[in-house]
Amino acid sequence: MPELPEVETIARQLRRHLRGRRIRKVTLARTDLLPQGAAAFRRAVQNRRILRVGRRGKRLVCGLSGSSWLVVSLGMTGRLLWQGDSRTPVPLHVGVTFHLEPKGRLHYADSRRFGRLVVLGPEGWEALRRSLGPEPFDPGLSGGKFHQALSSFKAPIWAWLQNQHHLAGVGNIYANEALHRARIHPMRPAASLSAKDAEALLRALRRVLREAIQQGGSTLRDYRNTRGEPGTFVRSLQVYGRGGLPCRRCGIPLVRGVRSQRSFFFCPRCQPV
DNA sequence: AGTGTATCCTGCAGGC
DNA sequence: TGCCTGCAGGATACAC
Repeated sequence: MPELPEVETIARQLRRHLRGRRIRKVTLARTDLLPQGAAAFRRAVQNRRILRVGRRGKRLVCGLSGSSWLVVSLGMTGRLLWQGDSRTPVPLHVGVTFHLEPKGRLHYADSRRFGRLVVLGPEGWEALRRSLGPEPFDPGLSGGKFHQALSSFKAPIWAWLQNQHHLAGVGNIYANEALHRARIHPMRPAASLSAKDAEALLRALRRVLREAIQQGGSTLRDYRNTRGEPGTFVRSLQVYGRGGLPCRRCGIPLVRGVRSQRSFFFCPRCQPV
């Protein structure tokens, strides 16, 4: 669910609350969220200090004392909710709660439980970083490099964009939105994009991600920031979830297609094959 | 190696 | 009102 703009919003909010605090204890209600097991997870976070809070792709990352990294993947419905004092109500579907010192609690809530929380050592963290593609805002990612990266894949550009090994942080919403803004049909083979297409797509992607971050992300249904509030970028969406509705650019009905049991959206006039 | 598919799980909306 | 079906922002294991 949450893609780069949503996780970036969460990271910016949490940084203020978490940096410098110590994890006094954790409450583990849903251990299926913890691939390393409850005991190992508890051991890995308890009494660690949170030194930094950031994001890599769609994952929220906290640097802990002792050179380890807490990595949170939100899956489809994961939320990180800050509880500053005991008067704030405890949210639904809480799986993990971090009790912090001097004060505050951080809840991980997730109704579908596709999310995962894991603590990695330096080598595990390095392996994860290497396995992910570049950040869309990486200044080293030029139009030419992006075009080169596409050139050996005949899969649809829509699917390519969502593969985290190719590019980190893009999911279904922003893949569709960027393709519409760049006027590229989502089913075109990635390798069929010209240098000019690739450059336009990278520019559109950066623009839509930047705007979405400014709006606090997109809330279709489940996404909430750390205060439990929705993001407002849905009103700026041009195609995602708008099958049958008129294209905001040319007015003809947008089309919803299905591939691998996932929906994609495009304008047949603005995005010719 | 790249590509497509099924699957994990719950909740909600829409049709009847 | 209630039952059924389809659908959902992700990621991975698998078969070809």
